[in-house]
Amino acid sequence: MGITIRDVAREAGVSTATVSRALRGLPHVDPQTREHVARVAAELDYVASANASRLASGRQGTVAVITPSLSRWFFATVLSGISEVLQAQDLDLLVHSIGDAPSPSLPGERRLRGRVDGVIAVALPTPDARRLGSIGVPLSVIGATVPAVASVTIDDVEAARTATAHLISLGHERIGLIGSGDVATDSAGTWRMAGFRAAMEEAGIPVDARLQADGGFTVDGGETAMAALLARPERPTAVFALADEMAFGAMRSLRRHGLRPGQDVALIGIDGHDLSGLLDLSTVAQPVADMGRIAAEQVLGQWRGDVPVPVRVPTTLMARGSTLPAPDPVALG
Amino acid sequence: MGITIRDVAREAGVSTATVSRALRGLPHVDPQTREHVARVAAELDYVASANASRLASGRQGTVAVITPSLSRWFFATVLSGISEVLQAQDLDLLVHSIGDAPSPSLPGERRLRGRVDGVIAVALPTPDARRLGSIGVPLSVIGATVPAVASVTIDDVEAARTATAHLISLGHERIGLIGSGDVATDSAGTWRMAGFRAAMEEAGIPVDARLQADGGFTVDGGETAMAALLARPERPTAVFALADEMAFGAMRSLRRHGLRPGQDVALIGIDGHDLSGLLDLSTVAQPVADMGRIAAEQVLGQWRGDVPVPVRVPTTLMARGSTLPAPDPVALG
DNA sequence: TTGAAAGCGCTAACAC
DNA sequence: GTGTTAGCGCTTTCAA
Repeated sequence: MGITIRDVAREAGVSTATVSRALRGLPHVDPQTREHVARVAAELDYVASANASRLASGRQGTVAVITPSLSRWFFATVLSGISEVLQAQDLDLLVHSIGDAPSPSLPGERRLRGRVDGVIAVALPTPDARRLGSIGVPLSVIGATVPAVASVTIDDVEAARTATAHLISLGHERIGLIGSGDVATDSAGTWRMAGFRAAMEEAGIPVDARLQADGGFTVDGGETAMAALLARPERPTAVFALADEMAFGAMRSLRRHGLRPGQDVALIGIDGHDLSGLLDLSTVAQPVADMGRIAAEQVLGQWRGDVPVPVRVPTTLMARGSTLPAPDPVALG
Repeated sequence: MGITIRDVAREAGVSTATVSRALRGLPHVDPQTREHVARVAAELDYVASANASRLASGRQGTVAVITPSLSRWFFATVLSGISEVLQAQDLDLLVHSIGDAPSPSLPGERRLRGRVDGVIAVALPTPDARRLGSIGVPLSVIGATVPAVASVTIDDVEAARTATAHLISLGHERIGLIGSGDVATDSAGTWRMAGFRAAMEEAGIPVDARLQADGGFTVDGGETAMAALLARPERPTAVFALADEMAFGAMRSLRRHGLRPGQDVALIGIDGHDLSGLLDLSTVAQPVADMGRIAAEQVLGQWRGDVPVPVRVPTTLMARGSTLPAPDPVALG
C-alpha cells in the first residue's frame, strides 16, 4: 500500500486512534480535531486498508450472493436489485455462481465463513439454503423458505395454480406442462408443479404424465420439451411452462412446427420476463428486482437486530396473446 | 473467528510458518510434514483468515468488475463469462455496478486501491476506463481500447458497417438509425455510428439527421425511438439499431403501429442477443460470454507477466426474418 | 526442512 | 477528548 493511518496521524499531530475515530465518525472527538484530521487525510489521499480494519474489527462490510446463474434473466435481475441496496450502503458485493450443475458446487460455509457478514441465497434448493445458515451471519434466501431464516418468495403454488386455471378457464383440458425433472424437493419447481396439479384437480381434469416434459428452466430446454410434447399422439392444446424462458423456447418450437402460440396452442409462463410483453407471452409476473432489494434489506435489518421473517411478494396474471380466449361459440353460431 | 493457524500448528506439533507453507503448497516442506499438517488442518476444519493473509501478503485474490448494468443482457452475459474463469482460479469476484447514470459513479480508484489485484471495466467510456488504470493493478477493458491496456472488443465500426450494408444491399435507402445521444466520445456507440455513416457514404446515400433517434441502449428507449422515426413525414424503410435490445423495443413499436418487422420495415441490431433468434431479428452477433472470459484471462495473464494487448473478437452477420430480401423484381415480372 | 520473530495497518480497550 | 498499547491471524525474512 502507500500511505497509512500513521502517516495521517503524524501529519495531523494526533494519534492513530484519534485518526481512526475521527475518520469513522465515532463520538468523543473534538469537532476541530475531526475536521483537521479529515483535511489532512484528504490531502494525503489516504484510504484505510480494508484488510487491516476488517482483521482488527471483525466486520467484513461484505455480503455474498450465491446464485445458480449470472446470465439468466431472473438471476441477473435479482442481482441488480441486491446490488442497488448494497451499494447504497457502501457494502461490498461478493458474487458466487454455483452453476446449474445437478449437484451444485456450494462455495461451502468454509470459504464464506469469516469473509462476509451476510449472505443471500438465490433460488437454492432448501437443503443448500439451510446449510448456508450455519455460517453464523444473517442470511436471506430468495425463492425458498427455511424455518427461522429470512426469505422472500412468491406463492409458487398459487402462481402456478393461477396460470393453470387461466388455461382451464379458456376451455383447455389437454394441458401440457414444461417443468424440470431434477427438481430438488422444496424448490420453486416442486411447488409450481404442485400448483399445476391442484388446479387440474380442482377442475376435475386428470393429469396426464405423458403431457409433461423437462425443460430444465432454459430457453433451449423449453424448446426441446415443447417438441417432445408436440410429438405425442395426443398433442396438448395448451401448455404451462414453469418459467418464461422455457415458454420462450416453447414458442420457438411451436413456430418451427408452423404453429402459432395463442391460436394453435395456448401458452403461459411464470416470471414476467422483460421480453414477455414483446413476445406476447401470457405470464404470472413476479417483482423480481424488488425481491432482490428486499432480500438485501433483510440482511441489513438483521444486523440491526430484526428478527428474520419470511416475506411473500404478490404476483400478477398478465393475460396476453399467447392465451387468446377461445372464439365465442355463440358468436360463431 | 474460530480456529487459527496457531491451533493447527500446536496440534500438528510444528510452527505456524510450517503450517502456512505446507497448506499453501510452497516448496521446502517435507512431504510427510505436509501431509500431516494437511490432515490436522482438515480435522480441525481450519480455514485461513482471508483478511489476515491478505494483509500480511499484500495479495488480495480479488478481481473487481465495473459495469454499467447487472441486468441488461450484454453485461449479465459478460459477467457470467468472467465469473467462470475467476471461480476456476478460486478468485473472489467483486462486482460494482455504476448504473447508467449520465455521469456514472465510478467506484473511484480510491475504493479499489489495495482491495483488488485486478480490474475489468465493462463498456466504460474510454476516459473512465483509462482512469482505472491508475490503480496500479492489471486492468482489462471490454468494449473500448486504451493505449497500453489490455482490452477485448469487436470492430464496432465494421460491425455497424456490416449491418448497414446489409440493409443497403436489400435495396433500402431511407435508413433510420436508433442510437444513443449521450454517447461519450470513443464509446462503442460512437464507433457504431461511424460505421453506419461509413456504409452510407460508401453507397453514396446521404445521411439524414431526421432519421436518427436516441434509444439509450434500452428496450424502452428503442421503442420510443422507433415511434419517433415512424412519426417523421418520410418514414425510414429500414432501421439499424445499435444494439439488439433497442431493436426489440423497435419491434414492439412497429407492432403497435400495425407494421411487421421485415415486411413493412426492415430491422437489424448488433449483439446476437439470446432471444434475437426467437424474435427473428437480424443482427451482427458478438461472442459476449467469450469476451468476458478473455478479459478475465487477460488479467490472469498480466499477473504472469504478459504484456497487455488488445484482443479483437470476430462478429457474424445473422440475417433473419427482420431483414427479408426484397421480392425479386425479375421473378415478379 | 523448520522455527523465531517481526511486521502487515488498523481497532478497541484502557488509561490519562 | 486523546494517547498507549495490545492484539486481529497470517506471511515472510532470517537463522538455525
